[in-house]
Amino acid sequence: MEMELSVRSRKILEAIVEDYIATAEPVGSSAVARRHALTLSPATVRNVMANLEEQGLLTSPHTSAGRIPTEKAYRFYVDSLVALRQVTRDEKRQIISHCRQAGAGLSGLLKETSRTLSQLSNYMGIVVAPSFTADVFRQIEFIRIGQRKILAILVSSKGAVQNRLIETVDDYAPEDLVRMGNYLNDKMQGLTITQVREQILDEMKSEKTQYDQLLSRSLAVGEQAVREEGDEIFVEGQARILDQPEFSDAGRMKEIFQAFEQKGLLVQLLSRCMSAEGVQIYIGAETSLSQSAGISLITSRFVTSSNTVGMLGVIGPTRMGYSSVIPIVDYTARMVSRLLSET
Amino acid sequence: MEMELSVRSRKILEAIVEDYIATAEPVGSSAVARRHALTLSPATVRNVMANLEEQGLLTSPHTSAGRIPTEKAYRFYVDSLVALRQVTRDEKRQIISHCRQAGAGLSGLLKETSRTLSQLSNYMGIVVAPSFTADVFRQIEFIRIGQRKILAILVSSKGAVQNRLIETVDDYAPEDLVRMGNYLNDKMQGLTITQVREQILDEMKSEKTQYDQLLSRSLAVGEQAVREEGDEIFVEGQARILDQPEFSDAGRMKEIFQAFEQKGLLVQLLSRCMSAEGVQIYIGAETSLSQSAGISLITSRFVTSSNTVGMLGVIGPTRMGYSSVIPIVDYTARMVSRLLSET
DNA sequence: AAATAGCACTCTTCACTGATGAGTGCTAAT
DNA sequence: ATTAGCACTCATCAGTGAAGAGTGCTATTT
Repeated sequence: MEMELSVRSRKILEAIVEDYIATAEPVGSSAVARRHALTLSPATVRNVMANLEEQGLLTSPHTSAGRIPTEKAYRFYVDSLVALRQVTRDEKRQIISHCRQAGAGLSGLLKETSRTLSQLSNYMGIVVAPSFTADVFRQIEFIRIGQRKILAILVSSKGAVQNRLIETVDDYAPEDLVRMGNYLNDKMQGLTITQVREQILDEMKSEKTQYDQLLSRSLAVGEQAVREEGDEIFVEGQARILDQPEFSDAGRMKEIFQAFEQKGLLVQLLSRCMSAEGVQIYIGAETSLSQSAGISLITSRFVTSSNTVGMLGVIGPTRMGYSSVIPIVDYTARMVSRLLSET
Repeated sequence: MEMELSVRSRKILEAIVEDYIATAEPVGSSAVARRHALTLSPATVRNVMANLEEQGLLTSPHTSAGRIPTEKAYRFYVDSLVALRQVTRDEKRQIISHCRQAGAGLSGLLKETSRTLSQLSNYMGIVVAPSFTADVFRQIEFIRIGQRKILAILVSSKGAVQNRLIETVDDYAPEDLVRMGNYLNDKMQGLTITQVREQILDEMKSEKTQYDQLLSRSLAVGEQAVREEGDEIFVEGQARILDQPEFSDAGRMKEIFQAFEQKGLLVQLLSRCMSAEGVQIYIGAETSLSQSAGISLITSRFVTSSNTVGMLGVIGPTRMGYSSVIPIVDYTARMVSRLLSET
């Protein structure tokens, strides 16, 4: 995208975007002229604004209103204009103290993190847990719950726990289950959970397995226990979206909430960004969320010592305080990464 | 509450409540007269309505509008007027099939149930998991996650799993942890989790424990693992609240969502109702939720084979379809109870 | 040639108006 | 006891006109 803008145009665009972010109201030429000691008359600003509109960076809701940045403008703004704020000492303190106070293992930490993100940004905080399957296998345990019902508990080396109810064809005695567990625990030590799964599938095919009943059963049940499953996701602060004036309309609000209710959508959205490092920003249509609604997403990934990655970030209106939210997301991702690596 | 109402008054009140539930608009005298072949003139109805208003059962938003039922009227309606609908075959089918398809143990079932409730009622579904602590202890497992960090996994006989991260003073070797686990598993077989906790606390005080280091350590760690914790709660269909015309105002909507965001409030509300059997109904202020907002709650409790109880129900506007929601909640609670008892 | 002042023009917002109609409460007639 | 009739109240709606914000164009200044 070629953007041949004079320094002056850029300054004016920046002023408009920031004004609009601050006030949520169309920005007029005189407001821009007054601001930022530009020493330009409203008339001049008007000319420039007309240009910017031609380039698709601004629109006006109607003739006699000011102008509003388009998504393209936000994109340009975050790419080349925004002056990122420093994370304040107080914000750092909050992030850290929240991390520390979280109990209940990995889930607790992530939930608390998403709450922190929401509080600091005043938008919606979101965290996708690192995919379990890339974690190193630590232990598996089978417990008989009822007739032909087994509870499988799978623990990763990071302390993430997953439990799954398995219905089996035969009924197993508790002793069988212990032996099955021991077998798998011995055999799979040190592998990642994905590898465990692969190995199990491999062995199930192998010939000698066919004749060892205990073995083949262990594998069959184990396979079910390590089967891939949807990622865990933590969303906090949905109500804050309602603070935004652009969503005060009931219709749009509903649209947004319905979109968020299937968390599946969010997961999908976020996992697309897993590969890239650093803070990523999706503006409006780029999120491919909820067709029309002007929603933006700022995320960064975090890593664990076992090299699994998760995503965290903030969802808000396109008209979002990018200059402060971006650093917050960045810093939080770093802190979480550090915490999860120090094991 | 003395309610000396003539048959005719009751019929008219019923008509008004049902009309208002259906339309969400103030009901006028002629609308009532037309309805239900009452063969009464609007004028007569007006007289009756004036009476009902004096008794605090109706109000009018302004002189020239129809009348609206008060909370007192809803109360009276559900207590003595409402004609409960049968649960339709189709609804039953939905409830049952949802229950069956749920995977992932207890949590899965309850989550699915809350979704079903929301779908069938078109309001918000809510389920509070049976308190873990009244369940029978089945097994405990300690796993070393890092330096002085232990993951405790606690399984109840119903297959509910709770895991907790414990930070200890000393560092334990894996073998120690296994032995500690075995000790507790032996000792506490057959007790409920509450009893386990009591027993641990007891033993910690006893003299001979003081001299057995392994023992005292097992107890100390075990105690942390079985410590009481907040109940699990499942809420689904929040977006449906937005369908209700009375919440189309952005302010009220926000109020409600904020109230719901601290799930703690909901849990507190629901656990108050645990003791009573059958369907319970809380109307408006009776919910003590969110000061002003006209919200009602219909719940019933369900029981498991181990006699622990949970709550499930529906939250909606006071202007709720009581006649159909009450039977749905009732039926769902019975079904869930049955499913959880057949182990 | 770039910047600006001036001005006509557009379009929203707001307050006010009067007409409409739904619904009531009272009184008098059935 | 019921109801018809009627005056009255009040929200809602469409229309009006003034105010104000902001624009685009043009002529002027620098």
